[in-house]
Amino acid sequence: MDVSHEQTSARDRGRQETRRRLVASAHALFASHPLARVTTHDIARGAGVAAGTFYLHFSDKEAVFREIVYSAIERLRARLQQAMKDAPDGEAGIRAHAEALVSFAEDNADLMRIVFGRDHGSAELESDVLDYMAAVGADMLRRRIQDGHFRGSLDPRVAAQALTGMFSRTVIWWIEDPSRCPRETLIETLAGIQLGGTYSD
Amino acid sequence: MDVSHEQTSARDRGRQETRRRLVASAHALFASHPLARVTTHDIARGAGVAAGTFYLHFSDKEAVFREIVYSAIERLRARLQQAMKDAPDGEAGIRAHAEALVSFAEDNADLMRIVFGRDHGSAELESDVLDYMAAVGADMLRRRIQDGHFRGSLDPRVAAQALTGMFSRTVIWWIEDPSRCPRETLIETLAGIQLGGTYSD
Amino acid sequence: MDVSHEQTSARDRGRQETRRRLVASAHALFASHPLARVTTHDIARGAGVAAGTFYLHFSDKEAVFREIVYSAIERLRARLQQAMKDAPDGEAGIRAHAEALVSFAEDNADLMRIVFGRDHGSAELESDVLDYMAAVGADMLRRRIQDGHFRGSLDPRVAAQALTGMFSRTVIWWIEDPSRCPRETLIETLAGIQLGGTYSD
Amino acid sequence: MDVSHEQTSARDRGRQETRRRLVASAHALFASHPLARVTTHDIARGAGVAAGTFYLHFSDKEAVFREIVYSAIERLRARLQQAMKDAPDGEAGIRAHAEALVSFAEDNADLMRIVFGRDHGSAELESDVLDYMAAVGADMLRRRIQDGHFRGSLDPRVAAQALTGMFSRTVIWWIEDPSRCPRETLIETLAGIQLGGTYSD
DNA sequence: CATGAATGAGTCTTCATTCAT
DNA sequence: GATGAATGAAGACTCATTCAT
Repeated sequence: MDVSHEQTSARDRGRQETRRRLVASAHALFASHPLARVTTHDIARGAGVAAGTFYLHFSDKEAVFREIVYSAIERLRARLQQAMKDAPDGEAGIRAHAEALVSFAEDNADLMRIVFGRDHGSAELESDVLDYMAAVGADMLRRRIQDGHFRGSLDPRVAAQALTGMFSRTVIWWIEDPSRCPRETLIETLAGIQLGGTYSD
Repeated sequence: MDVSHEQTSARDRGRQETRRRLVASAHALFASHPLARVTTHDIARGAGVAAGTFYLHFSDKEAVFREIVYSAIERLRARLQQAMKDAPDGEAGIRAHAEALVSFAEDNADLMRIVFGRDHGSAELESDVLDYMAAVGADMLRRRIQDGHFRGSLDPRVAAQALTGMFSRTVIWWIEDPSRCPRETLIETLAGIQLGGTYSD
Repeated sequence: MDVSHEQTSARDRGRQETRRRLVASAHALFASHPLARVTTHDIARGAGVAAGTFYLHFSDKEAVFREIVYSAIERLRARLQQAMKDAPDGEAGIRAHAEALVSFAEDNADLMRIVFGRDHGSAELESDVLDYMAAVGADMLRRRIQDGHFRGSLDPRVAAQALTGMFSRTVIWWIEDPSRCPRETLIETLAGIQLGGTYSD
Repeated sequence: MDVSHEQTSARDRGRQETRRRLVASAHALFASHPLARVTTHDIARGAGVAAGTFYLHFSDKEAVFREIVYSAIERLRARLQQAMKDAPDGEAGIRAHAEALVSFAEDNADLMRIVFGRDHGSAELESDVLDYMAAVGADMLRRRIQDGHFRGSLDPRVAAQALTGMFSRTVIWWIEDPSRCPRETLIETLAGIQLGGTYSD
């Protein structure tokens, strides 16, 4: 019966719970409001805690924001890589990648809006996020280069940026109103552009 | 200092001139600071007018911002359409389009940062701008569909979004540091993706 | 009939009046409360203006404080120097100096509390004020050294600090409750210590 | 980190030891920061205890401060009186007093800054401290009056204030940077002023 | 038309203090 | 006794906007 241990655990559990509630509250708010329009008081209120409590868990507004964004892109990255790894060949990998992206977006619509939506209000974070995503894209391309599946006439760094922009914009547009097109159409078009471009003779 | 001098100057300047100066001042400020960090006082000071004068010409901060953004995308749209119209055939049109985009970006780096950079701080505007650009992209695709140069397996609305994202992200990335790659490489890759995708067997 | 000139003047007069009221309000508050206990809102309210108006005239709380303190010690310094200059000889100068100090304190009790009272809340300012006062004291001593009226066995810099501390503390004590002793007693003792110390064989 | 370890340590330490550590921590912090800039959390952290523990030992921040200050001036008072008591005659007593003051200041530079420095942030305490010091000074003068060594033309209460101000200011100035003058010069000047003032015909 | 002083709501952030464990 | 998470009042400072001149 280590009472002090029990106490600490219980307290720690409480602390983590509070933190979790703050993140959840921030998550909900950021999904529908730009960073600048969300106040730390709003976040605290949404979590059912006092204003000052926010600062026991985060140094400032951007800190929660960063946490949400980084955890989201990390999960997305993992999902995309897994999808490609599991694919039998390159072409299937591209389709699997597009499929995973759309699935993730469906399951995490709010997060997609937060991560890829504009209005972050934080230029540095913005840069970091897109650089990271481009790096993920570059990963994909590197793999194809190894397999001889990357079109040699293209510059891989530019292509990585291009694909990043293409994915993020398309997903944001679709998430806004999924009735805009069937998910299969979205996937097929994203994969199709990679496989053959948009032009035909 | 000499307030009456300023007054007289501003008065002499004329209404349109004052407005022009306000836009120019805002333009300069937005190029390097997110909307939220630019104050109406800053804009007025940069234009050499009093704080209140701003409100004689614009209803609020977003109004100038909108004006700058819309005029920029309108000029960009015109340039892109002209480039395509002048091209002898579809493939040349795609290259000309990419070339015009990059040229415009080079000539209007500040504007590109304002229009396509994140951190706008205005979600509605953001949406509008990208929708408009996508519409421009759709234009291009429609033309190709007419000419039988659009790959039938793709959805044109999705493709328009994809190209919009691809163009804006790539250009922003390159403008940030044009030494990242030669402009020809940029153009060739943007055109190449449209012409054949990124994948090769 | 230069209307714009009239306008500007009127406005300027208003601005200066507002500033004056802010200083007066701050003066009154600082006289009875330490810097830390006075808020910019208090100052603004006391001046009958809105909270934000304070910042149109001062960069922060310390700025008004500094202004009050510096203007006070400057006036005191001038008064002390004048008194000494007018005195026929050194000994009379010392008495005149003490007399001027006490007179000034009587006329500006609040200021004395603000300037020499503790609790400034601003270490740098504190240092500056006392250094300045010590410099004024050093001035007095330098004059005496020239006249051969400074006791050679003493270090002038130390003596300047000693006199500064002696004057400020004594005056603060007396101002707190002038009935503690007749003003003549105060003057006579301050002068007496300088003229012959406190010890007698 | 290991909270239960901390808990146990603090528990083992015993109440008095915890209190001692809190005082020591506060002492160190007050030496270099004004009262307002030191938080109870800082003090607790410095003592290696939890924030709430502070309130088990002191009613508030000023309480520790008071304790430190009063214990310091009590020790100083004892030292000064001892020095004077041990002196063979009045003049030697004055020198011994000055010597003891400077020695104490050297050995307790932090305390001197805390006790005599400004920026206490506590007006009442401030007054108390100086009144007490003046009372100590009055003690010294009373002794001299008994011995017939006090200059009759001076008011002893005023002189006590004057000496208090002189000592505290001079010592603070010197402690700030002891290279400003040799300790002997400091002692000699402090004693010299008491023995013969600053003026010579 | 232009001016620019004034407004005051809105936010962030700090920190003394409490109290359940 | 000790812990430390939570509280919430308080205060500094900003800035879009108004309006008398």
